[in-house]
Order: sequence, then structure tokens, then C-alpha cells
Amino acid sequence: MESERLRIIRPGEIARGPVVYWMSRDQRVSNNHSLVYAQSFAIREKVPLAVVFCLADNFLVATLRQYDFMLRGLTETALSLGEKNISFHLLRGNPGTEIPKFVKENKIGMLVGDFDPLKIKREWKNEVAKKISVPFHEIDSHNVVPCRAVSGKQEYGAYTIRPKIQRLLKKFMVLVPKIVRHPVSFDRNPENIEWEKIIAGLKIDRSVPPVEWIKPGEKNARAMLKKFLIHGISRYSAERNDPNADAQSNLSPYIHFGQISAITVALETIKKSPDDENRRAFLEELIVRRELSDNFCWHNENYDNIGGIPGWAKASLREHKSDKREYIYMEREFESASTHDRLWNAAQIEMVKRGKMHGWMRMYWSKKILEWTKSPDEAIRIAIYLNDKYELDGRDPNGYAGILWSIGGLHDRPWGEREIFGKVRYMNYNGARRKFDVERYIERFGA
DNA sequence: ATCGGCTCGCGCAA
DNA sequence: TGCGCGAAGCCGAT
Repeated sequence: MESERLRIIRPGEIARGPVVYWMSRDQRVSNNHSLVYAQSFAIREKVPLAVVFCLADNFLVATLRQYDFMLRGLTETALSLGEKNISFHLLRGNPGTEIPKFVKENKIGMLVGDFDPLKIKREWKNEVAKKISVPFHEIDSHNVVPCRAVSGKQEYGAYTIRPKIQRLLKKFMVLVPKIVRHPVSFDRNPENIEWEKIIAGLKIDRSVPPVEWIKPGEKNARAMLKKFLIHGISRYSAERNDPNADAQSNLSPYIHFGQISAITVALETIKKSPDDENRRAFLEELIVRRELSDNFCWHNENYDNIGGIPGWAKASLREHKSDKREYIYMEREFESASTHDRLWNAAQIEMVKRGKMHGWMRMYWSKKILEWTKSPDEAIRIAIYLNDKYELDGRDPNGYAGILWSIGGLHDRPWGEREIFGKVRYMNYNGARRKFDVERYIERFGA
């Protein structure tokens, strides 16, 4: 595995004892660099290998919808690990406390983690590193080109990060070796995990139910990919921005939870589809724009507030903060899809019902929240609140970057100045009507 | 249907 | 220092 994926959080000699992979962002067995890396150490040292997942109640106010998707995916992951003689342990509570406790109680020799640019994950890792006395290595198994290898600074836009990724793509876009049946067993048998009971007992917001149209887990992720490569990708370039066309991959929930690797998706795409504009457009979104979001969150701690937007946009929005708003809505009016705009309401309902709003509508939806709230700060807050509550892929760097792109001109250029938006790119109903059959979309979801 | 202007700043060439 | 051009658009002119 490429050494650029590695960051040593806590250095030192590996101690005698099992190797543990603390699984967090990359919840899968296949093509998981962190797991392969952990196993290579365990085999070399002739010690057991265990995977630990720490379930934090009320993580960034996630709801039953997201917990259900994640835990059912983990059920499959735990089973696959068992088949490879790798034990799986589900911990409950604050990872900053529970992971060190597990490490000490089980005399673990080394800890391996995965990469995540979000602040809370970084805080957890710092806390863990302070409390343990064995090596702690972090492996970027989420990105095609590891985030820290792409660039050492916040990139200005897609056009500045693109060549940096392209240069390294050949080196990093390769599958890792498969996990082998682990030769040494973990002596403490993990208790039989009662998944259904755990899901039923979570102390979380249960008002947002799981969705039926998309099924969690590695196998279903591959099936979804296969379906997209047969039915969707040939129309991707022309129709991906048509919310009625069903030309999107629908892979973002899987990629968000790491139930499928972006490398797997990219290599399958290259294998199965011709080298045309469709493939190029899909790989651009899968790799360049996703990794741009990771780059942003990793290098900018204000990724979830107005502090993260570029200077020209901040100044321009400030100049327009007192502009008259034709409509002003409160959070609950947005949430209940009660605006005057049937198109906006339909998008909101799509998100609430299906857990996934169409990509083009996400931009329109965010920009209208800016237009109809009393300040950009409030708009960002509401957009993030709703996104994280209802979207299966909430709390993802892509979500934060997308919202700041829409409301704050992040990674975008300035445009003609106008009311409220200032120089931030404007979008409106007429634009939607030019692009697709707005009435059909409203019929599907509006009501 | 198609085109240019809108407006800032990064990155590279020179 | 100059210059080309950019995450998904809008609008008016032709």
C-alpha cells in the first residue's frame, strides 16, 4: 500500500498484543486500505486482528434513518469479517473514552484508524492518542488519491485541484490485496451482537424513518453500481442534471458510509463503460469534486459556517445583508415544505421522503434558503440542519462544501451583482424550467 | 438556439 | 506583471 495514505498519529514500537482497526468512516471489508494495513501488521507479528466500531449515540444529531442504514451495513460487515476469522466489536459511547478502554482491557499492541476530515472525528482521534501508549496509525482509505497527498493547502477551486489529482491518479487508483483468513484468533470472543435490539434501543431522533428504495451494505452497493453502469451512465453527461431522468448513480449514501470504495467504483466504471464524455463527467464528480470537499474540510475548520467562504463572497454578502427579502421563512416553514414555491417544496419533500434530493435540486434548494432568510449565517445553519437530518449522506464533507458553494460562492467565481446574493451565483425557477420538466417533478413529490 | 458579459483571484508563463 | 480561465447560471441581444 502507498505510504502516502499513512499518517502516524502516535509513533512507537508495536507492543505485544492484537492489532485493532478502529473502523469509522470506511465501513467495509473489501478494498479497505486500513483493514489491509492492520492485517499486514498482525500477520507479521503473528497476533490476532480485531475490528472495533464505536457507536456514539446522537452523533451530530443523526436520525434513525441514518443509524438504521449504517447499522444494517455494519451487520453485513461484521459477518464478512467473522468469515475471515477477524473479530468485530461494537462499542457504545464516546470513542475518545471507549477506544482507549478497549485498547487497555484487551492489551492491544497497535491501533489503526481511517481518515476523516470532520472536526469531531479529529477530536476523537486526538483524545484517543493522548490516552493510549501503543502506536496509532491513520490510513486514508476513503479517497482515491489520499487527501494529504493531493495538496498541503486549501485549494481554490476544482480547476486548481484537478491537475494535482490527475498527476497522482495512476499511482493510487488501484485495488488493494484481498483480506485473507486471519491465521490467529482473537482470544476474547466478541459477544453476539443483537443488532435489531440495538437499533430499537438507540436514544436518537426516531421521527425520520428509514427509507425502502435503497438497501444498505456492501453487496447492495455493488448492485447499485452495476445498475448504474447498465442503465444510467450512458445518459449521465446529458441528463444528470435532470431531476426526472434517474441518470444519477445513487451511490453517495454508500460512499458516505464507506460501504463501497471510490476506487472500486472508478475501476468498475472504467472497465464497463466506454471512454466518452459520460465516463469523464462521472469520474469528475466521483473523484475530483469529492476530493475537493475533503480538501476543503481538512484545511478549513469553518467548513460548516460562513467563516469558510471566500473573501469576495463574504464581503459581497455583507454589503447585501440589509437588502429587502421578498419572503422570509423560519426553519419550521422550510422543514414542513410550506414556502410559496412549489418547486422548492417538492425538493424538500423529496429529501424528507426519500432521504436523497437530486443533485441539481440541492443547489437550487440551498440558494433559495439564502434568498428567503434574514441572513446568510441563518441560511447556512438551516441548510445544514435539514441536510443532516434527512439526507442519507448527511454530515459528509460533500454536503458542507455543497451548501457553502450554493450560499457562499465556495470554489466558485463571482458573478453579476444582484440583490441579497451579491456576487454569489444566482439560480432561479426559470433556469429550472429551461432545463427540465418542472411540473413533472412537482407532481412526483409536491403535495 | 447561441453568445457575450458579468467579476475576482489563482497559477503559470515570462 | 500579464493573462487565461474557472463546480453545475442568468439575462438580454441576436
